[in-house]
Amino acid sequence: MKRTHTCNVLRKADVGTQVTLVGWVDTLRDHGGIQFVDLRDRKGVTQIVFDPQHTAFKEDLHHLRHESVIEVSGVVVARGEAEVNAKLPTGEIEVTAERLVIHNIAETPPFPLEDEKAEKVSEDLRLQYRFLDLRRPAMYRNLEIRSKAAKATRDYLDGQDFLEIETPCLFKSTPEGAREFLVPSRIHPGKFYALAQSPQQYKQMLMVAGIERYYQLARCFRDEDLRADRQPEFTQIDIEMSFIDREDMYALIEGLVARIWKDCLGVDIPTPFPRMTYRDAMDQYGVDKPDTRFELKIEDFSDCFRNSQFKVFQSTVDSGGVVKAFNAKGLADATQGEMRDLENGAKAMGAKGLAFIRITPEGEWKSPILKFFSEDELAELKERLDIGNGDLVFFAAADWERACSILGRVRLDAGKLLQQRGRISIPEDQFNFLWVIEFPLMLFDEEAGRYVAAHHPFTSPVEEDIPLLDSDPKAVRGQHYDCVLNGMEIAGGSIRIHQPALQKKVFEDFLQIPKDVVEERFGYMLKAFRYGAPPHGGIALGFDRLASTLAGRSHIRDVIAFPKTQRGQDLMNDAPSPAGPAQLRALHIEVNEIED
RNA sequence: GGGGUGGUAGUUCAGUUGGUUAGAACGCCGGCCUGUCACGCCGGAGGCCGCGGGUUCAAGUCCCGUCCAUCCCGCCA
Repeated sequence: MKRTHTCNVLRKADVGTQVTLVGWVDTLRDHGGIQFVDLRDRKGVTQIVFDPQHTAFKEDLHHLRHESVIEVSGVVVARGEAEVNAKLPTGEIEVTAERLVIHNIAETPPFPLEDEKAEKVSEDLRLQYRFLDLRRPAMYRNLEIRSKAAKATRDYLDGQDFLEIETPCLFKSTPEGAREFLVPSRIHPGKFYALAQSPQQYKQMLMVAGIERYYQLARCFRDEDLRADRQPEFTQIDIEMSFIDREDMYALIEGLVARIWKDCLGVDIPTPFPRMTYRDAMDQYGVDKPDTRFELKIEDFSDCFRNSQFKVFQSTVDSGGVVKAFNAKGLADATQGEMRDLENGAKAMGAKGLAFIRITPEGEWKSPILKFFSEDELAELKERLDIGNGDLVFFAAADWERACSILGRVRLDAGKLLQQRGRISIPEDQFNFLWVIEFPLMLFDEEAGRYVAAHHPFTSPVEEDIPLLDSDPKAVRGQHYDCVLNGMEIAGGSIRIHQPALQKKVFEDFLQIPKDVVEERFGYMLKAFRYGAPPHGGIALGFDRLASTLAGRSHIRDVIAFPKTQRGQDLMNDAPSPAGPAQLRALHIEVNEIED
């Protein structure tokens, strides 16, 4: 070993010890005679003193630059009382250098590596020089907490008698669902693998295989547009169990999450988690992943406006829609710009405009639509929304789902504005886990003119709803569950179908996939289910999102060592890149040059 | 595919109603300095104002297009 200690272990008790440290030159303070180097490794920083009596260093040190890699041997000495640096854990000692080896002289980094400055540097530069970006202590901590979370996961699931099993990334193309990355086969001209969107079908086969308890930290691939919390390849904690019902799954995941939070943050998460139906989540919070750290709940006023003089509201209710409202308490001082942003948010969710009533601090109600409301309607609004001076009330009138989504979005945006004003608090270190349950099994897709699986086609219907399958498919609830944390979906899963007849019916009758296509894509699953399939269910947790939450980061790029940009590029190595003619020939692929 | 924000020195930013030679801080280079730890002091270099058009006597600034990054909608069974 080149070193005897890391840079964050030496203390006063070590004074007099002969040590060798290695690391990067964090800072260099040259006083002409005496010189100081803060030597940094992944654990911390130790001050090295180059005393002028060792004149041999003079020339070497002249070449030394920030971020160079050096090895120093010397003796640990106590600092004088005035020289103690209380900001450093190693601040009471320093190492007097007796020997210096320069392993690598660094060029000047293209951006500052001090955490607080680097946080502001444009991300494309940081991604281009990811090897420098990751050198920063803050980035190291992000990767460290991710590693801890992975270990906590394995420890917990191992303790629950699970088997960790790897499944193939090279899978078969299944056009239902997310867009896939295709991988050409060299051996089979014109045929392709697809990178697995998730190990879903494999893990169900493992259940038929009698594994009973499977998990995997699975890499998944989806060729969809990116977001702050979405990368083309990402990691799931993928779990599947046999002979369980939903309650077993809730208990398992609550235990897993509690273990991860305990091991990574030392925080105790209370269990069991509250549960909320999909219907209630949409009605009250306007999303299927509610952030319950603040209230501003949405209320339904359809009945109130059913016979209203305000035609916009009245006709919406008349044609089967709803009128909903919520009170952004204390936001009457929203600026014109903020109101415009709120309205744009609403429009993004399909609103035509955003109706509101502003109540001045003096108690005067102001709104372009106020004149259309009757006394009774105003009274009901005032009472049910607890309207007071300085409040701001928003309305949405549309079909149920859209009206909920519009106000759900406005609620989140208004929440942020109120937080900025210090009128509500949405603490980062408060962890509101909950289960969202009783999702519809199927949704009618207007565009496709058929039903589509709300979750995926393997989700089992709620038993007592099975009779409704033929009469009222929309009303059938799936045995699907989402685990939500502070407005983020962190896990989703379901109890699966394990009877071949029911699975076939879902494919053919509801999803209207042609018989031959079902056979081609899912034939092996239906076959497997005929050979003794146990009842089973599973779940997948978005591991990157978990890690980013644990690390207190708002996007998952910071907990992924080498993430891709929003356009799917790796700026460090320029992937994706063109393939050469020989390579393409071997894969039986011809590339059409696309003009314009 | 659509919308928002941003792109000026190595980095982070400023840049007035369009008007002399485009600035600051940090970093970098040279010099001085024996107790600093955001060391200090003196001096210096460094710019395709993302790119391409256009308007204008004159464009970092206005217009059009485009590229890149990022956030959101669509999409993510």
